[in-house]
Amino acid sequence: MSIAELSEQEVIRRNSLAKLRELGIEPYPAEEYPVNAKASEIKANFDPEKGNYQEVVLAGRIMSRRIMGKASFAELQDDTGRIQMYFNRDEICPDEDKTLYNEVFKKLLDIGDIIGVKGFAFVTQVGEKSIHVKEFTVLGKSLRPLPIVKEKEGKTYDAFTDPEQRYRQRYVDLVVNPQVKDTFIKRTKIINTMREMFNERGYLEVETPILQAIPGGAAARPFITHHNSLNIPLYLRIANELYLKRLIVGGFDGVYEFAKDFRNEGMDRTHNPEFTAMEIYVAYKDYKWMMNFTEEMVERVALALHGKTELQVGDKLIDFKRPYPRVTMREAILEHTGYDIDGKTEEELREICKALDIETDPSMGKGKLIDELFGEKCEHHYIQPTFITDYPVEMSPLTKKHRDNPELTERFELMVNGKELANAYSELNDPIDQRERFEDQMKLSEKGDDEAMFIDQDFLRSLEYGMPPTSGMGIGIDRLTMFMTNNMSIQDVLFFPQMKPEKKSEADSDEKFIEMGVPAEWVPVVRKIGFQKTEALKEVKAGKFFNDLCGYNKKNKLGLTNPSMDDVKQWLS
RNA sequence: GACUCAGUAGCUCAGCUGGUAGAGCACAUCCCUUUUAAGGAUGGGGUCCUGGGUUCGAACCCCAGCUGAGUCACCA
Repeated sequence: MSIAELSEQEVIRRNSLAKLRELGIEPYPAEEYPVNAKASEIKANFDPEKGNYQEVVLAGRIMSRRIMGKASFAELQDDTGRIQMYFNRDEICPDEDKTLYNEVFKKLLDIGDIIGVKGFAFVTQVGEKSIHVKEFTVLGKSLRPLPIVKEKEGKTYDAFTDPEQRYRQRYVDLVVNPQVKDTFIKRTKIINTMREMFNERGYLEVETPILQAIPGGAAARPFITHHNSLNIPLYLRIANELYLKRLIVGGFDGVYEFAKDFRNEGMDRTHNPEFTAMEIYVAYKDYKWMMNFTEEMVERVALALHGKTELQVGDKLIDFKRPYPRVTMREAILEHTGYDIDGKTEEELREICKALDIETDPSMGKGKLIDELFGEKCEHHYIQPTFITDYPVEMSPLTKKHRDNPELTERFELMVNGKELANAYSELNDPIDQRERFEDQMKLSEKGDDEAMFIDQDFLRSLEYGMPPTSGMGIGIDRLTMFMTNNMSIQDVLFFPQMKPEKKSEADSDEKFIEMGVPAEWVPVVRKIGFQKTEALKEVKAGKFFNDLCGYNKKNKLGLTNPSMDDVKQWLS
């Protein structure tokens, strides 16, 4: 990287780095730095009466500085928060040589640098708990300026808000936006709470294949890849359901997995191509049991995070206190449209859709039509957590038929804020029925549904050995986190959401430009007017290039002697 | 994929009807020993997203593109 591409502030920091080394200070030391206290801990527990925290060692990033002659204040941010530090020249430098304070601290350190400090806790006259620094160590020099966010009385100034930069450079987002860090701490706490609950009950956390020869367990377009030595296509899993059920066949009575799944579909506020689902399967249970289990889990997560069940989600107040209402799909449609779908034929359902202004197409079967009715007219009404139960059989090829009605299945979805949060069944364990359902999916696929499920023969074989009655549930961890942390976009609950690749402009070295005849003093100008590669110069018109060069020289008062038109032609030839 | 909005200094953003590009923070030099989104003085910093067009003249108007955000559609 040549100096010409660096901003002024980056050049200054690189110079500071060199000066530190000249002074014999290693800006990236190797040794361990043994910390014995954290910022938030001291702020919470320091008591001048008790005189505790009188020999503390902290480490973190400098986030602000206020230099006032012989004394200075700075804020240190560690992984628990920020604490103010007080530096006094004559304490940092007890001898005649004041370099460490005047040069190193005041000039060579910058906001963003990582340092370690030793000192004692005290309270300033203004009443802020601070660290009186006796000694500091440079632990990591920062060469890029951080965005500076300031805050007073809850008001934030100059916030770092550009979504693109926040997502692409999440590390910066995390450093300067503390609430972002909090979201991700909560995300982990959600997962830990669930894991705790499952383990208490003796369920086994397992891992199943991400690379699958047959992408099963859901209806979605997969990502495809290729295994070289087997010379076969492999798919990134869209779900792990069929593998977890194989484990139930194998004799585990409770298995669960927090699984990264991958779907090759659109991206928006609630969809990322890779996302996390938790699936759990428990033998000898049915979907009614699973509803109880699910609401207990969700309530427990809310309590673990917030100590209460009522949470603000966008402009809604949502109460996760159990029990949640159970509403069958038929009741839901009846309530919100006035139509009773019970016993209706495909034609009649199509008529109902037409009457309600819902678009249909001929490939839609009964199940799909009912699903549309629900999706269009009902779903968004369920703001408070609600179980919608008893889905049509066509939409649920892995679900056991309803004990009272063979057109329905024993399935529920948990709706929150008008969105699906969890999905669960009494699992279909009749291998003959399962085979027929897969065959129906094949027919759908022939009708043009490119997301109908593949037939997984090995999965069918496993069912033929016998699977106990089982209930399974899947829940979107990203969406759950969105609800629990009041974030409206999935990008805010993923550390590194999928983005379009950043355009990276490669640059040729100065030498390559000089080789083709450009005088060294003109190379930075050539770069500034937009040519980073010598290749690109071959295509430019000499006249325009000449004008741009001289124009830039004049505009920026560089005082270079303009080349002649012939010179420029020579460079380009 | 359609539509709407946005892109100006490291960050947040002004920039009128087209006429020499601005502020705050950050940065640099200086003053100040308990300050606190510190203050004061001085200074440096810009491919106004890119490429065309209109014009004597474009950050601004027109066209095309790139990137992002939002809404919708598709998709669970």
